[in-house]
Amino acid sequence: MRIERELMRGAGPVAVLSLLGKGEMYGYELVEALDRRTDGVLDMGQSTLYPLLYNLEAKGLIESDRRVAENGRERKYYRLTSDGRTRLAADRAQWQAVTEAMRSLGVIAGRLAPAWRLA
Amino acid sequence: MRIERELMRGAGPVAVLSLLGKGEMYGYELVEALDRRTDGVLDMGQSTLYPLLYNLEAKGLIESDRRVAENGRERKYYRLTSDGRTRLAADRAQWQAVTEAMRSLGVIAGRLAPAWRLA
DNA sequence: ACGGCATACTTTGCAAGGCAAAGTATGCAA
DNA sequence: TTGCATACTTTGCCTTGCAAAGTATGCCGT
Repeated sequence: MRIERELMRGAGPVAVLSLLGKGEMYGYELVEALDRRTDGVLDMGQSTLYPLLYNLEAKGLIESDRRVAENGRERKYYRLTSDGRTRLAADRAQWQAVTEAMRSLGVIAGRLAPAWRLA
Repeated sequence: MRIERELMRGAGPVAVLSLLGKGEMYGYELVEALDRRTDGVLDMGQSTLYPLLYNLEAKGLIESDRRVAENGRERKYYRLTSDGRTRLAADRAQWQAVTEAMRSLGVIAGRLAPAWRLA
């Protein structure tokens, strides 16, 4: 199930930052990883992902490095900056909070996470 | 913790539909209820909520009814339409999906919801 | 050699919607 | 009558998703 536009706005950036938090990746790779690892939920096209990357880079949250990969092709590898890690942590807290909010409104299922899980 | 703009886009409409799913409410009441019931996470101002309501009504998901309340003031009460209930169910599924996606990316904490909880 | 396909990145233009700010109207209490 | 809480409305800016179209290149089959 692919999510709609407005939900992608909140989910896209943090999803990208989260993947980059585990190591550098290039754009095309991110498009596929997001789709595959979320069962198609975050299936954003190239025209959504690339501008998103340019935006994150302009904000100084990620940085890039163009180089030729093992397969002979040029790729632009992205990785988190220090600000990016800070932002990722903040975004995670936001998502934790909004998830709790959605649960308390009955939008999503599941019991409330105990307070000790949220430290 | 108040969530940021882009996250509100995905959370606002479904939160309102969800509250209205339990009975009619008026705008001012919704502003306070959203803030209070989510610990300030969905603290949207009037200038966010009212246009949101007009939008949902224009789409036929809610309908309104202006009348004088017990306190002597005029209020505009909103309730879900049939289309609104359908949409609420769809939005819940979207949120369930995006929550799973965020969990699988490690953005939010908690164990995966067992399949039998998602029926 | 060359056509087709997958890989990889870029740009344009439109549509949607959050929200600060400012405004309108009214009931009630000091 | 002044002030505050209640209740709703509107304007304008800004950000961003994304369809569509385009560019460039390596590899494989014939």
